[in-house]
Order: sequence, then C-alpha cells, then structure tokens
Amino acid sequence: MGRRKIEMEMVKDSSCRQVTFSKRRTGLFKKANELATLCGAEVGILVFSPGGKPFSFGNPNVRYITDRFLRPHLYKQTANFRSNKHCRDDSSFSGVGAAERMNQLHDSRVKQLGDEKLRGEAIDEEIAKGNKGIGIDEMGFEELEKLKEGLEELGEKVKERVVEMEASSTLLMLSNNNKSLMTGCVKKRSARVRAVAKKSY
Amino acid sequence: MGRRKIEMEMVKDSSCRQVTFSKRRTGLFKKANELATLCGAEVGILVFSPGGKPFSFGNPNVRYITDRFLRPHLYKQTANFRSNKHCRDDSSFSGVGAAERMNQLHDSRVKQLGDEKLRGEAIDEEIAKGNKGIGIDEMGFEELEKLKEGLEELGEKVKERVVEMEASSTLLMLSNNNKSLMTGCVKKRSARVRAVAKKSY
DNA sequence: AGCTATTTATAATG
DNA sequence: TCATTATAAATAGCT
Repeated sequence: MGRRKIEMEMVKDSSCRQVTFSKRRTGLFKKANELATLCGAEVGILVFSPGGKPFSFGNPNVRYITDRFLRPHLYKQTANFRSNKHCRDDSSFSGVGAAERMNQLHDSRVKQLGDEKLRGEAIDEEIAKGNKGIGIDEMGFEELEKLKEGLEELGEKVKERVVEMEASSTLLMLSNNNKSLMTGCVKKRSARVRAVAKKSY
Repeated sequence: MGRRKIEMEMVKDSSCRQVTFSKRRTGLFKKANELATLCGAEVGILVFSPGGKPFSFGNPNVRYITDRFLRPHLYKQTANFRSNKHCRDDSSFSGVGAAERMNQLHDSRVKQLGDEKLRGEAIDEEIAKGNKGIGIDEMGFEELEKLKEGLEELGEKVKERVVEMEASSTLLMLSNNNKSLMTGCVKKRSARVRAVAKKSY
C-alpha cells in the first residue's frame, strides 16, 4: 500500500517505525469504526506502543467492550454467543513475519494459554487476599479515560502538568473506587458532588 | 475498496452485512497483526458481532492486553506512559442486527476459552467485598479542589467540554474515596499525590 | 505534517 | 459458501 512493498518484520529505523505506528494505528481505528458502522458490531481496540503508551478505540466504548468480554455473564447472550464459537486469534509477537506466525499459531497457542492461566491464577490470588482493591480496577479505566479526554483538550502548558499528575497514578487509584461508591455509602456524597460540580463548572 | 464505493452506514441487507462483517473483521485482525509486527506494538481487539458473538485478536494475547489496560498498576509504566496522553477514540454507536453465524478464516483455528466466565465471577465477588469501608475523606476533597483550580484556568471552551462529560462529578467522586484507599496498598500514593499536586498547581 | 505511486483490502460478481 | 477481479482505500517513501 505504499510506494514499495515492505517486509513484514519490525521496521528497523526507530523514526520510521514511529511514523508507521502512528499511520497504521490511525488506519486500524478507522477500519474498526467502519466495521462497527457498516455491520452494527461492537468493537474495542487496545494498543500499547513500543514505548508503552496506551491507545484505545471503542464502539460504543472500551469500557463496555472489555466488561462484556471479561464478564459475559452480565450481558444477555444471544443464540450465537451460546453457540460456543468464540473466535480467537492471539498471536505471540516475536519479530517473526505475519504469515510465518500464522502458521505457528496452533503450536504457540498452547503455551500462550498456559501463560494466561498462570497469570489468571496470580490475579485471583491477589483478589483473594483482598488487599488490592479490585473493584477499583473495574472502574478505573473508564474514569481515567474520561479525565484524560478532558485533559487532552487543554493547552500544551496546562496539559503537561495535569497529565503528570494523572500519570502519578493518583487519579487512577482514586477512580478505582467509583464502583464501590455507587453501591455503598454514596448517597449523601452524591448530593454534595452534584452541588459542588454545578457550582464549580 | 471494492467494485464500488459504499456509504458509511449500516449495510441494509442482512446477508451482505454478514459477509461484510466477516471480511472486514478478518481484515481488521490482519491489520492489527501487521501493526504489532512492524512496530513491536501490543494490540488487543475485541469484537461482538451484531448477534453477540465474540471475536478477539491479541498480541501477545487478549488477556495480557486487557489486564494491562484495566490494571495498569500491575505493569511497569514507561516514561512514555507517564508523559504522554492516552489517545482515545470511543465512538458512540448502537447497532442492532440479525443473529447470524460468523464463520471466516479464523474460525478454522478457533479456540474456545471457557474460563472467561469463571474469571468474571471471581471479579464480581471481589467487587462485592470491596464495597465495604468506603467513605468520604477530606484529603480527597482537597485534591479535588486543586484539580478544580487547575481546570478553572482553562478556556471556556474546554471548560464546557469538561462539564459535558461530567468530569467534575467524576473527580469529586473519585477524590471522595481517598480515605478508604489509604487503608490498603495506597499509602505511599498519598505522599506522592500531595507532592505532585502541589507541584502541578 | 502533506503528497503521490503503489500496494492492499474488499464490493460485486461468478 | 468460496474464488475472482475491478475498484476504492490505505500507506511507504519523500519533502
């Protein structure tokens, strides 16, 4: 799709790779949006750049998609869902060409599933210990995203400072309690929140 | 990209829509794989067909990607994460469609994971436990005030945007939970929060 | 960031 | 459904 055909391997030049990443990430999100629009599908995409910077696309939104995926029992399942045909294509990235990796898929999947299981167990352990505030993480993402979205509209100067605070993990952790709040002692806070919010903005 | 250009709206004919969904889903996954390969990025995609059937792509795998997003504190954050913005593109879309089977290329290597439901239930339990001991605390409020001060310096346009997304109430709610958070693994955050907040504003 | 020359994805068709 | 092909779209290399 360009002046020349490129090999399916890691772009060597760091600068070019960054450009490619940006262009293709944009293209991927566009495609996802089209898929959702044309077919009425729900799509969520999560991307981490090589540097670890997160990007996401979601229709209707990432929160919904991930939630529905991780906690399917909370959603009404259609006949298709029950038909037990959940397509997966988890590649293991190791610098190998796409085609080649596709062929390795079958074998690598076994190992991957093993890793996933281990990871899952580790997480479950954390949860069991109860010292991590798990409900926290459920809410964190959405709230953090909203906040970020707002912050991203700010001028560069302000933007940087706020983002710094955001990155401090403060907001992330704060936001994590939203869910519990909703359930528990939130009522009087709720009123107060509304009042202040209205007043402040 | 076909014999004719098509409008970006829901494909009316159910049959055509199904075909389009399969083709484009395949294409989307391929693009995602290329992005990961070429750029060394980590990509996760979750798709629900109009009929509610789930599909996913993940590199290295979906579990890892969603975990990293939902529980970022479990992962090492790079400098980029800290200093950059989190790009987001959540379109609001709600589509309805006939329930149909989605069988395409990937279905040949489909691997069903039955533990997703279990995992979801585990999370639910944890959340329920986490509902206890939630309370408002002044520290959180102070943080909020600082945030507000910062935000109020923004231009009217931005300010309105923030209000629209109810960022204010979000922040308030978030901050209100600071205390409960302090109980667990959050203590060191506290000091850090203060420092950052002071520095930023 | 913009601009084409090309490659790629895919809508319509067989 | 599955393969083919004429076109629309995405994008690699440059500036």
